[in-house]
Amino acid sequence: MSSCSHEHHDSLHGVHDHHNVANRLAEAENLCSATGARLTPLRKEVLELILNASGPMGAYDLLARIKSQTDRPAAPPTVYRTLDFLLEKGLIHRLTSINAYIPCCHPREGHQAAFLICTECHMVKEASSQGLTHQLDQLAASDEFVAQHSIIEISGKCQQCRTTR
Amino acid sequence: MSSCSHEHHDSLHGVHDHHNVANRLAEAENLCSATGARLTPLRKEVLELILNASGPMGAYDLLARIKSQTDRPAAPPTVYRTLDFLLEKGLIHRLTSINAYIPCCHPREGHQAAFLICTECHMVKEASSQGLTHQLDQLAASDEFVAQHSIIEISGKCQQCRTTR
DNA sequence: CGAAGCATGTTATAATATAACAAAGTTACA
DNA sequence: TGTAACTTTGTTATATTATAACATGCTTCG
Repeated sequence: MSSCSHEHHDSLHGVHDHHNVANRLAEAENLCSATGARLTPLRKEVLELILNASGPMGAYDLLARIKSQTDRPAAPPTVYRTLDFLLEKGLIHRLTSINAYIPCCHPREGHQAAFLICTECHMVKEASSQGLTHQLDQLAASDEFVAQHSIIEISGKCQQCRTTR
Repeated sequence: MSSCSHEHHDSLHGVHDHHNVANRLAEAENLCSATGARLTPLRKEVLELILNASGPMGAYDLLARIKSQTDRPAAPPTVYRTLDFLLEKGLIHRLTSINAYIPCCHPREGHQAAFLICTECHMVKEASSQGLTHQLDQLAASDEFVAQHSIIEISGKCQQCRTTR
């Protein structure tokens, strides 16, 4: 199993994180140019906002940021279209249960991810489990069902929030 | 693994189904009275609408039915509050990915269910897999995460829709 | 009965998302 | 280079899903 967290704790941000964001933007560029897709300024800005966020961002959170942090005009379709692009390229994930978006940890894999969502600190941990994927495949196969998209989201309390007080 | 379908195919409805709905309403009555909950006329009507539906019902679909099939006044809170009750008692499930509701096949179990949702005919199959549940538990446990609610929804094409044309 | 709590009614509004069409930018190719 | 085709973004309007807040009515139980 592999996992990766998207969290709220300030301590994890700063230079290191900024460096990481730059890396991931560069990765995104590569991934796009490799597939003939265009990571336009708007798309890059939105991806950067999501990468820099300390937690999942809602579409309207992003909209507000775009309007306040750039001089670009923006309306809901601006955001939703951009999110659609980023989702399609596997650069971000949508958390259906909370209508919010987070970066994808492993944009290249096209992997089946499960998410642990803390209802208290809003941290999200992305996990890929071979076993889980296998079980899902089994479930679909036993029904001769051809899966297009799967959602696995677990809400609860993370270790931090349970122990600190 | 056990499973149960909620579907659109007319052939599966009729007397048999009607009989089944009556049974399930009776079960619901029992379950409620056993826990001191009140299955009021409104709640029963909504549950009946969901049981009789040929597929997942949205909140506003239900609202329209309530207004057209009863002389009861109804507004969005009427529906959402009732759905909250039915969800809490485990009598129905919410399909987060399509914002819709279906009856629970096994109201008593309080089981962890996964759903196969056909994007074509809108049939939904509810499946309980011991293996899948185990994998989920593992995933959460490996992170010392305490799960409150889990969502597993698989969208795709059912066997019927792939084979009939 | 009458108070407390639960359930429903009612109005208003919040939050999330899409439709439809216009304008601007980019690409490909004659 | 010019221009047609296509993609991206802008813009306005509206659809869809959900909740807040408070009023009224119903049930229970001492």
